[in-house]
Amino acid sequence: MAHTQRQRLEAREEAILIAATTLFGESGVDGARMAEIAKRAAVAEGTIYLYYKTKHDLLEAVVDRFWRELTAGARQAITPNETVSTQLRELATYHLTSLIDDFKIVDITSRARQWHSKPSRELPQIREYVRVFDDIIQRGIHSGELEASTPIWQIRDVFYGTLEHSARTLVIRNQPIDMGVIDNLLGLFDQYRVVSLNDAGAKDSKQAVLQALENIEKQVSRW
Amino acid sequence: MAHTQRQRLEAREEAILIAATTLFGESGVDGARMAEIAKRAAVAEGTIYLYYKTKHDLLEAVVDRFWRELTAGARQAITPNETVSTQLRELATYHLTSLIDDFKIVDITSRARQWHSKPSRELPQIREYVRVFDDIIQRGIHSGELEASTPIWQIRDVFYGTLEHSARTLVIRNQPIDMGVIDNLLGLFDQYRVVSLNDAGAKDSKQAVLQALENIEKQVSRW
DNA sequence: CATAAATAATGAGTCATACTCAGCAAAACT
DNA sequence: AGTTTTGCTGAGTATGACTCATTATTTATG
Repeated sequence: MAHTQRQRLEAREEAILIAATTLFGESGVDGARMAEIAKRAAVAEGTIYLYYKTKHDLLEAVVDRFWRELTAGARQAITPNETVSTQLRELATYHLTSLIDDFKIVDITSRARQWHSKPSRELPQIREYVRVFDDIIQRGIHSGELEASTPIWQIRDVFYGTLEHSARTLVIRNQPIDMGVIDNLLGLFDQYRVVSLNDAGAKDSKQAVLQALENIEKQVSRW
Repeated sequence: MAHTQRQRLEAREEAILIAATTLFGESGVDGARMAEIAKRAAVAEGTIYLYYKTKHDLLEAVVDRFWRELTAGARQAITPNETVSTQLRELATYHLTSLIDDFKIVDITSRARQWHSKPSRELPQIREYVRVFDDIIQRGIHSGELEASTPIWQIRDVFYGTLEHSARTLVIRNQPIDMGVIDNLLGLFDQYRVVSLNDAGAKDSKQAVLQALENIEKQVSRW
């Protein structure tokens, strides 16, 4: 049957991919031997090359798969009709947790970007992953919750850059996940929130103004 | 003379290091052949191994040297008695510029952290580099310009994480340095500034309060 | 169902390259 | 000048990614 056969091929490809993922994680890219991957996937060494042209190709597939799954997980982690602020917190938490859990693979991602001399390429699957963030921000801008003057890519770089760096810091120091990182980051993001004083400013009762002042002070000095 | 001889040895070691730096940059770590490095350094292939035990060792030395020089440059780039805000801007500008200029080496840095299965280590020279930032922040906290409630490492991760990510974005897209990145980042850092309403709050003239309100609004909505 | 054609899998062999080491050269002592 | 010590060399070795002729399995055909 054509159908069964095709499934068998896909199962094999999957087995190779999983074996490679595990071994890359255990031994690093250079430490992982193709022979060992083949052994763990229960295929001959030559068989790998029927599915992946080179070791680097295999690495790319591993990384691609990882980010694809991460994207699915991120979408899942976000509550649909929540506020931008809440969604960002959900995404940040998910992202930081995942980076720490699978740090080995994250670390290996940079290897997939490098192919000898060729400059770093943007991996397609990471581009897709990043879109999860962009969608939240876009929605926030559209609904008027966020201001639109800062280019999205800059905001995104703050978000992902900080989380990646923090994940590395935590892993290197063998520390557990620290939610302070996320509080801090989201606190910074408050600056992108549209804060208008129109509501409070319209009232001319001194009391109201002072109240507004107090609220703002809290917000400003929260960090 | 012992002295001359020692200089000769150091010159050789330096030649190897420079040749390696160039070639790693040109061809990537995997693309660079030890034979070619030897040729460019005008030594025999075996000679390299008298100075560096393995290719990975050589890579580490290259990376270490790069960050050492970056540290020196960063210290240079900072005006001694300026405000924290100005110094941070100087450092951010220097950092972003350097990352973009020498992106190839920066990219290779992650390779030096990975030694087969062993988890990412903190490279000593990067730790030193990071201290440049810490010193500025410490001074700011000490002088009362900055609040001290957020752990420094978190602030640092925002700073370096964002700049590294932005550098990658710019390089991958072939865009020139964009100072907007730095404006944005430093704007976020305003949240770490100590903002007290005591001055304005003490006066009970409605006018003064409104003035304070206005100032704050400007600050909050600047971004 | 037998046979042929097409497709997939195998693993011993090839080849590129990081690394070694026996021998040689230069420098430093005496 | 001779002896020892230190540094350099590049042909040779070992390793591991990759190939390909052969074998096995699946599909197509009468």
